[in-house]
Amino acid sequence: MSSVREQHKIRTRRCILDSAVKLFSKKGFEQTSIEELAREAGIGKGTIYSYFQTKRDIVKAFCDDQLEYARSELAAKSNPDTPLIEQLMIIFMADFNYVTEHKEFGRVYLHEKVFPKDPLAEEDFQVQNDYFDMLYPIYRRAQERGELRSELELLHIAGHIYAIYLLMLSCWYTGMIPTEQIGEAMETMLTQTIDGLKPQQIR
Amino acid sequence: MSSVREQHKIRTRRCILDSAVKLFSKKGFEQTSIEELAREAGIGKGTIYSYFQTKRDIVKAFCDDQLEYARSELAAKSNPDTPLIEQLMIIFMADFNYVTEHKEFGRVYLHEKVFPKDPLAEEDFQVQNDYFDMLYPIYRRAQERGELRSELELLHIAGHIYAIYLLMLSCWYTGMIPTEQIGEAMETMLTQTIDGLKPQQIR
DNA sequence: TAAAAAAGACGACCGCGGTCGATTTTTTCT
DNA sequence: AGAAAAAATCGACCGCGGTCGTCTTTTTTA
Repeated sequence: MSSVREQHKIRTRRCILDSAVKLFSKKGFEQTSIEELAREAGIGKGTIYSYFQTKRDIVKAFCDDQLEYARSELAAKSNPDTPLIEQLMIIFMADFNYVTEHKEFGRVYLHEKVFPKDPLAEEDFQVQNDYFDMLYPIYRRAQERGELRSELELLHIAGHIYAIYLLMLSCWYTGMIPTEQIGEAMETMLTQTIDGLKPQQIR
Repeated sequence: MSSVREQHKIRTRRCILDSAVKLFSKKGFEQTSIEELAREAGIGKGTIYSYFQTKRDIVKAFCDDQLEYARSELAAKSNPDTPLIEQLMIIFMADFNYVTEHKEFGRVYLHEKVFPKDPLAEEDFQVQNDYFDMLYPIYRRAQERGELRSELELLHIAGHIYAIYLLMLSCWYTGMIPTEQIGEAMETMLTQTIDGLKPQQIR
């Protein structure tokens, strides 16, 4: 078993990602050159391209990792029996806080994932599916509790709520809503959304 | 009055945009170099940069123009008293058809407008505001007809529906929903949305 | 209408993302 | 252990987006 090599590769990969986080956060994605990144990581420029296919892929790898980690964290601490709005606020605000702390990463990632140049590959869908897999049980439980109409398809519920989340991100990136007000706006919009998806009743 | 100069500048600008439409559509945005574009337009490379600040700005200028045109077209032919879902489908499917015909333009434009690198400038907001100004009366009428709850703020209604439209665009760009099915999906999601925003009643 | 001033057009040049073949390092084979 | 094979590293190189000083064209001035 080629352990020396494997270990070394893993260390180098981590080192590239760490350097990327440092530099992209400090100077911005476009303003950081690959050569600079290579220098920071203490390797040659070409080497980076044997770990990542493009500059954007560095961001993608980092975000996919983080997203997976965040998912597991949330799955652990979430309580599926609290009101839906509370659960969603915890999940989406966690995501959002992550984005505000890594604005450049989030932006490049969103470009790549939301409006990609080419249709997403199988592997990219997997990340998205995993995300939805986490949310589906939450929505199903909410249906069972009568918080959401049970005749609605989970896919449509998930899509609808995801759309609102995307909108909030966009409002933040465009500067339409400042950071401090995002929580409030998110709650308003999510409440309005859930309200529209719940079973009808006399008010 | 410097008419010769002015006329010439207008002609050149048009020529650049026409060449851009031709080449970006044929070969893609990234795959078309500025030099190539300059050659097609019959001018020097540097000249392009006295008309547009960046390559992306060429796309932005084209799309802003088109959007304004599309808006005026729709305003003329839309009937504010037909059911809301019908009006929205006409508006959003017109937009969507435009995007499918100019995929590259739409993609770059969306990157720029939805998740921009820097907060949008005053001028960019204007385009967005104009768009909303077109929609507000439609929603207000729908409220008056009792199709939407009258206690909801127009901004929230507009945002909510816009979010769904963005989602549909994303689903198309990611390849999650093929072109032929977008109409159906859009109608499903918009119906679900409007349904949630209408006054409560016994079913 | 000729000279001065202003505006525009231009392409050599710069730094960057990404490629590729040469070189070094590690593993496998005998 | 030594040779052959495989894998990883590297930086010179390429084409591109974007800049800038120079040259050309148009407008203004007298």
